[in-house]
Amino acid sequence: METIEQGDAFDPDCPTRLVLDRIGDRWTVLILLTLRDGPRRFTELRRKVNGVTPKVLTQTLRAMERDGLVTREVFAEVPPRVEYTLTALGMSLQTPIQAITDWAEANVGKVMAAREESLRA
Amino acid sequence: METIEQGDAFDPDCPTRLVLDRIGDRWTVLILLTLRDGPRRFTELRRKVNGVTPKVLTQTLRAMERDGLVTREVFAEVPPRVEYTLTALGMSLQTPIQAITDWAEANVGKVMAAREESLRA
DNA sequence: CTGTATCCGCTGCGATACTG
DNA sequence: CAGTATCGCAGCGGATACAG
Repeated sequence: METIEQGDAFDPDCPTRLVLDRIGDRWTVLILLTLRDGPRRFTELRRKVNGVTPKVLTQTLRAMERDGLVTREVFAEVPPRVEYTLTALGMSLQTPIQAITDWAEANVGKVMAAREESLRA
Repeated sequence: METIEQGDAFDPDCPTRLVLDRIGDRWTVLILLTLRDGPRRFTELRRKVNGVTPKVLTQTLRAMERDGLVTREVFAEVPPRVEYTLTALGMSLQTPIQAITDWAEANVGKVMAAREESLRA
């Protein structure tokens, strides 16, 4: 167990890459944000997460479940009800995710400005 | 201009999505981390960022340049030298990025454990 | 050294339809 | 309501070769 210099993210098998790949996909972060305030049902997620298809939503949720970020609870009712809830691990991801989204909202103006600029160059 | 509830990231045209898409790609974050400690040359990046091809490295750097995250400086020398440097904007992205990578290194064990667990279920 | 040019495979994501 | 089943494609990223 040696100290890591500044990030072993450069190894394809490293932890950072693992997480990066997960938040890199189109929907995980959005679902994380939606689940922050409490459990949500499948259809609630589908509505809130604008435009995701059921197939992809299921895929993403299953992946998150496998990684221990959410739990899936099925209620034996008619009509069926399924609730997705953030685990403690999923909760703990909120903080760094929030840091990113905060940065985004604070700096998107500069990014757009830089983009405009490069167009006129 | 109204206050936004918890995140407008759900709009495909929103700022958060913009940034999410950018850090979602395979190399941007790695380059950001590599550039943290100072300017780097093309080949240095290529070596440090394990296994990226020149085409993709150029693509990524160009995109980062357009978005105002890095500057590209060409030195009229033989052999040619090109240095990439983080802008203030790029620098400011370090903090949230770091939050993510820190989380990753701290929690990758739990994620892996959850994965193992789901395999045996 | 710092790229560009071409080709191509993979897979993430979407559209649509159907089921317990 | 909460998914599954198929089909399809567009685009990212990789391999390889070449150029200024």
